[in-house]
Amino acid sequence: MTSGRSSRGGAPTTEGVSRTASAKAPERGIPEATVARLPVYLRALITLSDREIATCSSEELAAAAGVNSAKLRKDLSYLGSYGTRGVGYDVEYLRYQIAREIGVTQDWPVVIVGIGNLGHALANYSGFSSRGFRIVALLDSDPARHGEPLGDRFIRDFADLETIVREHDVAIGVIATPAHAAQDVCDRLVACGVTSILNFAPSVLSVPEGVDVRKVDLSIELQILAYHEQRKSAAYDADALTEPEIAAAVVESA
Amino acid sequence: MTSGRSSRGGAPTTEGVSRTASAKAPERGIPEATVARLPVYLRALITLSDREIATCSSEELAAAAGVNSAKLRKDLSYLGSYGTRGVGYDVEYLRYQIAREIGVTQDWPVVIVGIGNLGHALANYSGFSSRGFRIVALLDSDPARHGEPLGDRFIRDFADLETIVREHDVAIGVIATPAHAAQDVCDRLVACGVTSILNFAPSVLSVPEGVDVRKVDLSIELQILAYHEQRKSAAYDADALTEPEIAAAVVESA
DNA sequence: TAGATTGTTAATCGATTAACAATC
DNA sequence: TAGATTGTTAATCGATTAACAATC
Repeated sequence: MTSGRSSRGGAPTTEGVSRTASAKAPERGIPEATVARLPVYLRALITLSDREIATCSSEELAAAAGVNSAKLRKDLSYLGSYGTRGVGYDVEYLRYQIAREIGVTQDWPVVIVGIGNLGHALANYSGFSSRGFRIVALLDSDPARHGEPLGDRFIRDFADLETIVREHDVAIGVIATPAHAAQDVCDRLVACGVTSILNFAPSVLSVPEGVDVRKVDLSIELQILAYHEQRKSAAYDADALTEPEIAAAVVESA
Repeated sequence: MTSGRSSRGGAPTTEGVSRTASAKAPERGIPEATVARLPVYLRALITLSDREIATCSSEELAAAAGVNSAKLRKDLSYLGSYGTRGVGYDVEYLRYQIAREIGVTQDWPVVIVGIGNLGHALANYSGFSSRGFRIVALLDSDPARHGEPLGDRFIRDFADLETIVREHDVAIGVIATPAHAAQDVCDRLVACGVTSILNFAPSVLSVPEGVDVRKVDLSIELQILAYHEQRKSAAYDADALTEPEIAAAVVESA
């Protein structure tokens, strides 16, 4: 079955057609690296907005976002020309434009599957709701957990998935189950019409064409840090030394 | 002050010196993209190992890791030649070599700061301890939480940070506080000698040269999914159409 | 030897960055 | 007009990938 996703799409408009067909830059195909930074810029703009800063330069916004300003300007140029030369960017205007581009000006119903420790943390995470993500169900296959209150919802049976997805037109699912259950849960989500999955389980999911999976793996992040940490600690290991350092080390150990 | 990190480094050895100085490939400077995938390969190898599979081809391992096999072989080539042409890789041997390269054959004492929902989840996460990460302290600045048992530890005062870091020679810290506290916590960690930080707070941290920060941001991952989801839903939006699709849409709406 | 599979090459692709012309 | 800052260009850098020679 397919989900009711079509309700999100608009009908083709003449403006749209002429814009796409025009000789002007197509505004399409934003690079993945840029897409991944747009939410970072959005967050930085929200911070500036909260401080009631009306205008900022690319230099200031880049600093707030933790990137270099050339990269920021290049990224923004894929969206359009939303700045004013000699002046900078209007914080509210740019904030809206980026939010619209990402899609967080609309409402995204989300289901979370697997309500262990991590699922609890996700259910209580305020960063979701503040960005258009609305948790419509917390699902777990363990009957002992059904009915348990969590945030402003109750934990429900994973068997209710299809009903819930259809009822709320859910496009995004979050998997926070143990690794061994993740692929099954994923298959069920996909079968119900969910086409975007955020996977916290430490397993590789296989999905059909057209379904996006993003993975967050806590232990992998820590291992990447360990790799670099090991090399810092190894500053006195000869393996890691540059020629002059070797000379110094050899003298030292003599 | 500096931490006691030096205890981790070995003394320079003649083998080490000659290896570095030799004409052979330096084995150094593994690309970041490769480093980020090594833990993924390690996990895949552990899975194969658990299934008592002794040998695998690059094709098989790549499938288990969710990457293409050319990329896998290229990545492994930075570590050395651990495979056998015509045969494949010995699972246990490659597993050990990758673990050693990442640094997870050693013990990494870790502190977690900020024991809210997420901190609880992290404290209970089994994926850490199974990869050499040992949680030596759970710290929170809220006195009401001090002494609360969690996993096999008790929540302690953040003020004890320096003592703990020195005592256990902690190099890695995890920040799971609210955004407004993150930079302060980060500064304190750095001041104690922590040189690797995993940041779950939604804020940009500034750290001195030599300190690594990695960021995990749940809401950003979800926003990236939303961006792509929006474009899927917009399949009937003229903006997103290619030339032939525009023609079709125009006909359809006529 | 024949078949299989690695390790490496080289071409391609995408991302980053500095520099600066355009323009407020 | 002079100063500031964007948006864009072009050069550089790094990552990916297919293809295949090396070799088990």
